[in-house]
Amino acid sequence: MREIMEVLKALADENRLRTLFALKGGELCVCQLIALLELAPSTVSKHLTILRAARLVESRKDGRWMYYRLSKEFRTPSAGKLLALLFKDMAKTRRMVEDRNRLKRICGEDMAILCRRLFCKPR
Amino acid sequence: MREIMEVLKALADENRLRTLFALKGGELCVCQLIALLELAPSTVSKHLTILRAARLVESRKDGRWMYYRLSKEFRTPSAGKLLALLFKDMAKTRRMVEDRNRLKRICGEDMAILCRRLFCKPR
DNA sequence: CTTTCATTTCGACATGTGGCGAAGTATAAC
DNA sequence: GTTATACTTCGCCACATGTCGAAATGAAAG
Repeated sequence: MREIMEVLKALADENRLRTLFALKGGELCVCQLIALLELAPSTVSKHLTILRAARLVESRKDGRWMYYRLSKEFRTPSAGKLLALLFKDMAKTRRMVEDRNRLKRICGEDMAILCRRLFCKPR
Repeated sequence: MREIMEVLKALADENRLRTLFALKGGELCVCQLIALLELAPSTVSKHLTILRAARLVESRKDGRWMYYRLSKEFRTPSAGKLLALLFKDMAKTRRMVEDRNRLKRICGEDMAILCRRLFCKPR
């Protein structure tokens, strides 16, 4: 029950759902997620910690960059199917359509330049 | 997105999940849910309000008693399947096994007597 | 029509959660 | 090694949420 609740609580936040939906297309660097969500780096990091604790995402470090992706092995038997169902509902929403477009632009950018913009410009 | 989040937030509480799981077996009176959850009547009522707002449950009034049941028409396309998946995971947990046993005893009792016990005895 | 009873609403409180900026960490670049 | 970079952790704050008891509601019993 503990684990089921941990997954559900992780899913019960819009920005974390957006994150998962974005990762559906493949792994992303933290800075790309920061750009997508338009939240403070520390906030995004916290969300990712929660998602990882629930075993919904996994991470991989590559030099200075940290990449996150959807888990292969979900903690609860149904977590994967749960996500698939949610994604189907979400795909239709304005918000996710907009996110997908924004993400496409973000992924087109050079990551070093993206980071420069993110960390120099005040929010 | 609003509606998806409403459903997920409704699911992200253990006592509301227990409530839904209990209703899987058929409609229940509020007093039976109070006995099951061992929470204050006002607390249970609030949980039920949240579940109904998310369209996960429906209610029916019969005299002095109020009955709740799982919705037939869920608000989001996947809400029903989502619940089915969760129930499958939950069924294995200690907590739900215990709840099911307790509920069986509670449903065996006369409701008027059950209410007397609930509202006279201090919590 | 007053009282009783089952439930809901209200008001208050403690705890949880999401957000930020500042400080810390670990790696790369110089 | 020193500096810059890309996060993460920490400390704090505002607001949301779960809980309760008291008061309100509405139907039934007397």
